[in-house]
Amino acid sequence: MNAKVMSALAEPNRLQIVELLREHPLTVGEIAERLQLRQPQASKHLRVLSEAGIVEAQVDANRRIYRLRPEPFQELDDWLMSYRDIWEERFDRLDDYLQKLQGKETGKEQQD
Amino acid sequence: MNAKVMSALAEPNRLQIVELLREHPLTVGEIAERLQLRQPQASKHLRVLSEAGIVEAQVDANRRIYRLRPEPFQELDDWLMSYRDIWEERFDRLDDYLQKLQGKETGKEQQD
DNA sequence: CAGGAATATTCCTGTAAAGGAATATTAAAA
DNA sequence: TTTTAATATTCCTTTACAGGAATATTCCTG
Repeated sequence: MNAKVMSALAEPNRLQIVELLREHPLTVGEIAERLQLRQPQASKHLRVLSEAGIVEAQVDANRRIYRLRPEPFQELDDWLMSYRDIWEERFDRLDDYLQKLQGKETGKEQQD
Repeated sequence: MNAKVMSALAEPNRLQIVELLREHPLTVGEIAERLQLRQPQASKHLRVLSEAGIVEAQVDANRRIYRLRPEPFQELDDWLMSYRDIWEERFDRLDDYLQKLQGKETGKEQQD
C-alpha cells in the first residue's frame, strides 16, 4: 500500500472532501462552502489529494472541477484483500506461534 | 471511515509493521529487529497502532505479542465498498454535473 | 534478593504540516 | 482594458509528531 495515499486521507478535512466527491464532482468553491473551509485551505487540501493521485481536476474556464480517481481505491482494495485472512477472522495462528516460541526454549525444562 | 486509523497507517514504519503482522503475530523485539528500528520506537509505533485499534497485545510474561485486529480492516472494507461505483469506473457522471452547472446560468443567455 | 531481559515511558529536539492572511494568476464579463 | 470571479500560491506562525537517548517497569532466573 502507498503511504502517500494513507497520509493524504489521514487529515480529517481531506477525508471529508473525498466523501463529498463520492457523490459527484465539485468545484473548489462548492467544496469549501460545504465543508466550511476557506478557499485557500480547500485548494491546499485538494493539492495534496491530487498529488496522492486521489483526485484530479478538470479545467472549466475559471473553475476546476475535482473528481475522484479510481486507481487509489483499486489499490486500496487490492491491499485490503491481502488481509482477507485476518479480517475474516480466520486468523488464529497465535497458538501456533506461541508453541513455536516455547519450542525455542524447550530442552531446558517444561512447566505446564 | 476513521481518520485515526488512516493516520496510524500513514506513517511508513507503522505501515510496515502492519504488513509484517499480516504473516503472524510478533513480539516487540522481533518487530524492531526485522524493521531495523530501535526498541523504543517500535514500542511507540505499536502504541499508536494499538490506540487506533489496529493491533492488540497478548501479554506473555516479559513480552507482548502483537497481532492484528480484524475490525479496522472490516471497517476499511465497508468504507471502500461505498466507493465501488468509482473504483469500478462506472463513475462518469461528470457530464451530468456539467450540464447542471450550465443549467444554473441558463435563463440569461445560451451560448453553445 | 540481585541481575538481566523485554518492553514502556519520558524528555528533548527538529521538522513537517495545517491554518490564517495576503497576494498572485487566470479567465470571463462589462 | 478595467473589473470581477474562481482558484492557486506564498509567507508566517503554531502545533503535532517522529526519532534519539536515557530511564522506568515488569517479570524471570539464579
